[in-house]
Amino acid sequence: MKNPIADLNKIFDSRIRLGVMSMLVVNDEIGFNDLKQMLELTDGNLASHLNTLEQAEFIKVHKGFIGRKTSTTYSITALGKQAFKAHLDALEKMIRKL
Amino acid sequence: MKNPIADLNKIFDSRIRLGVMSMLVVNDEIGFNDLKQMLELTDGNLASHLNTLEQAEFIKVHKGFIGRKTSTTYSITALGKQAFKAHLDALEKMIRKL
DNA sequence: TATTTAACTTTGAAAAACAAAGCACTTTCA
DNA sequence: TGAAAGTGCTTTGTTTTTCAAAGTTAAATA
Repeated sequence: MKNPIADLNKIFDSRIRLGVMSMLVVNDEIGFNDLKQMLELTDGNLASHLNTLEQAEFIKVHKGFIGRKTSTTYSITALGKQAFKAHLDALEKMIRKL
Repeated sequence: MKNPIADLNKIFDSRIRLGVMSMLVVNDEIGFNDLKQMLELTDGNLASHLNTLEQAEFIKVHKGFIGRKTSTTYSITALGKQAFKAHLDALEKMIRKL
């Protein structure tokens, strides 16, 4: 038999990064503050997890404006979509013995 | 909208504990060494994760013998089954927007 | 008797998570 | 106009978690 956890992506071990990705899969763009409120995080904590996802090139940042107010939004990349899907597949394979 | 990660169980954030549980859901009993080999872990690492699961009363230990050789096996408890299912449900709810 | 195996525990180091504070900039409010 | 508040971070430092390695006890085997 094969190691059932070997195909899980380390980056998605974190519930927060998992949450961010799951939100970005269904929303084209989400703002920093929306993420912060949805996931109930402090600025610093969210920012560092977003940074991890960005380093991995799983998400992309868009710095723009709403009117004249700065607004930072995030979206998922093709690579991110793929990696997330692979992770979910691995998860499913692991537990679909149920 | 509701925080999508709030219902995930902290104990199952760990891929190792997730792996142990997923194996114990389908196998009535698994030995220490089998788990160790399947998940490719060192003794100490596995033992400490098993300990966490035991503290939570999600698994039960059985110390027995095979012939005269000691043999420790683990099985899932009713509480563990329930908690694991709840976690999977939360995961599914989170990602089944896909 | 010496070595090996099983199943740990202990120790200590490295990594990760996190909150809080600070910061630069802008906008809104009194 | 000046003060307060919001946005999106970065920095700092603490706490938590993870993990490997080594030590341990007891039994089995060579």
